[in-house]
Amino acid sequence: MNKPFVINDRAAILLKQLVSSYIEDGQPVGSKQLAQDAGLNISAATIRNVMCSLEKNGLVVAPHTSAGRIPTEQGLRLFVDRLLEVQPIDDALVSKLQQQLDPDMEVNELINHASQLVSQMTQMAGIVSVPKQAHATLRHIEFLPLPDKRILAIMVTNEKDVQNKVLHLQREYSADELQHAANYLNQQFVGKDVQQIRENLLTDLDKTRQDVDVVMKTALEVADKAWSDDSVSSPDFFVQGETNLVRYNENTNREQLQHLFEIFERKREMLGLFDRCIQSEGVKIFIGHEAGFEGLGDCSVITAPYTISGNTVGVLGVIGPARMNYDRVIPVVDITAKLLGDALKGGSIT
Amino acid sequence: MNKPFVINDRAAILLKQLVSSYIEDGQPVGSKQLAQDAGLNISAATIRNVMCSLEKNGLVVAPHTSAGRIPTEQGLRLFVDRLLEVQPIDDALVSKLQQQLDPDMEVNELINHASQLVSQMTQMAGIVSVPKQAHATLRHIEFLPLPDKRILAIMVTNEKDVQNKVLHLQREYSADELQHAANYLNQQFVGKDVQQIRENLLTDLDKTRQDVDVVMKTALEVADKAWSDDSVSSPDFFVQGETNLVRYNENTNREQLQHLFEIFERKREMLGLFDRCIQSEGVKIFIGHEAGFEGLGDCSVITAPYTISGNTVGVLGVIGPARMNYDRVIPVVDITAKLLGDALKGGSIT
DNA sequence: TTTAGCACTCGGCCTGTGACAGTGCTAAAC
DNA sequence: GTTTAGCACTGTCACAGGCCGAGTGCTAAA
Repeated sequence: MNKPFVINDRAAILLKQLVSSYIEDGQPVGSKQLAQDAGLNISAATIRNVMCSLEKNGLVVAPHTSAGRIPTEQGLRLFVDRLLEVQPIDDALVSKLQQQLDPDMEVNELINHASQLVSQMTQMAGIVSVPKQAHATLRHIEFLPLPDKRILAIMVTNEKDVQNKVLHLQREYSADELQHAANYLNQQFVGKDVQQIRENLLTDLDKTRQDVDVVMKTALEVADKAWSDDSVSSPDFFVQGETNLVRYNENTNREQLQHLFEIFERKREMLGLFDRCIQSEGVKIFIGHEAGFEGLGDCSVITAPYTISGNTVGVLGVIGPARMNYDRVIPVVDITAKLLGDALKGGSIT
Repeated sequence: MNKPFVINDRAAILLKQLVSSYIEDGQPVGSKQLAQDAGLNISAATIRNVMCSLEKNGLVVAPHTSAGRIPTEQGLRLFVDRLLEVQPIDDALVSKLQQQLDPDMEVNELINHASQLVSQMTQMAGIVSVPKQAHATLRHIEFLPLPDKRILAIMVTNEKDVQNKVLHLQREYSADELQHAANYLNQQFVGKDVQQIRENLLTDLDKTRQDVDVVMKTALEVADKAWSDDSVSSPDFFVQGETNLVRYNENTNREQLQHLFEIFERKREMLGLFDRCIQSEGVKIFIGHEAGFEGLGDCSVITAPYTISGNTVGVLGVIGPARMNYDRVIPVVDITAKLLGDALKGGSIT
């Protein structure tokens, strides 16, 4: 099954034309129409012969005896792998996108915006995973007292990402105490990797258990709490424009549509797919079941990882019908991912 | 048209039963079925007579000659106004909700969560408008220098809401300068109303144009920029679960569905509706076209304002099919709005 | 005022039919 | 050997006709 099909030039041209027609209007393509459009000066009968062999190879199927052919998933796969010519991207569009992705925006806002942009441009659903904060460095930390033994911790990383969290503590702390604690942490740890700081803190807490001045104890206690588990557990994805999918698949009934949306709500399932993408470079394309989960029957997923200074930190993608305009969508995903990376890098010292 | 219909007891019971049946399965209700379900010991023929007069009053219609009746918008309106008995809310549910709406969460997170909760519970679309920050008081302000004449401004209001923004300035400022500026602002304005501060600043800027020490000038300049227009322009609504709407209206075709979703994307249009709700107390119900915009044909909107210490600051609501379980949905919206208000108040000094 | 009975109407379902599109196959032509 | 024209075949779609059942409005009797 996995052997590379030997497909001669003429068959390739015909398959390409067939896929294009199918993408255009979603209808099965007949031999006559193909004869006209392909511009090969061969008769419909000849094309029927070619179609026969393509069908034997599993690249096209006929929904029923007297319908034209539509490409199979393998046919589409071959199309995007070997026959597709992606359209060059418009420079005007690039600079327009660049404007939209303002490096001064908050990280989450930026991600959300990117997802929205890619959804608007492709008229499909846009998905962007939030960037891994693996190598975030601490810029500044601050604590404000609240009533009822609570404090508000504000943490600035990488110069742009501001996180804040309410912490419940054992006792009341005065503004002064908190100020000192913050000062201590800032002096000690600014510019260091957040992960590393957390590890250091844990050992420090043990080491200095007996003899510490109050300031340091407070600092460590509070900071440890601020960094514990769930402070990073914001939503894993930003999805935008999933409602665009209603407009496609005119033959899809409500149940399928509903099933599709349920997949979006259980975002977890997409995690696996996106994890696979984050490791490889460049645009990846999943056609139909290649995406790995049922219910996405006639859908394709196109993804591209985005990087900050060379490190891949997240994945941007779109989900749409399998019969999408790959030549238009692929460069859009590609360039948006690049620009998103640039914008994210924009505010940070590298 | 607007006169209150005189509707006798029996007719009321029948209308109530009819609406209930219709809400249950969405099918037109015939006289025979109604005779069984209403428990009135009257024959189908009698019911037909009653139906006739209800139809004359515009409370029910028959989709075609030999179908049963379905309630009109006016029929539903009369039902919710006079016949509906809302179910008492389950205490267990209340405390479960209360847990979910943790006062320590960020404001936006809280709003989003509320919208999600209400959507899950009702299996419809949940909408929550972000609270007006009209009476926010300044808690703390801070500036961090960034490269390229930029600074990061962090502003804490009402003890919970942390806003941050990147500002482009005329020249580089040192960390010290910024520290002094922040100190000045904190000393001067902490505890004051944000709106008021902004007004003060504007006049101050004029008054002290000639002779100012650099600190104050910086402070005012930066702060003014931080508060200028768009710093408050986060999204106006959080919508969740709009995809739930796919499951209803089995007779609705794709186009209507698409149209409905387009309304969601142009959130602006909902603004008017929500503005109307924010002024009145308690749960409001809009049936069909009462909501005021086309495309929401067979939908109803249920809203309730939520308050912080007695001041209405936003509106929470759901959108679903007109044939929704009003008795179940209304208390859910009501209680969630109350709890949301409580949670928002939770962290702030009042 | 209520009820039983009856004629009537209309949507849903099945069936049959004809038009149509596109196929596979075969035999002739290049 | 490859290409093409011709032909029979097969399935979809749209439309019309017929039947059934559900539910109605009306009338006359209880």
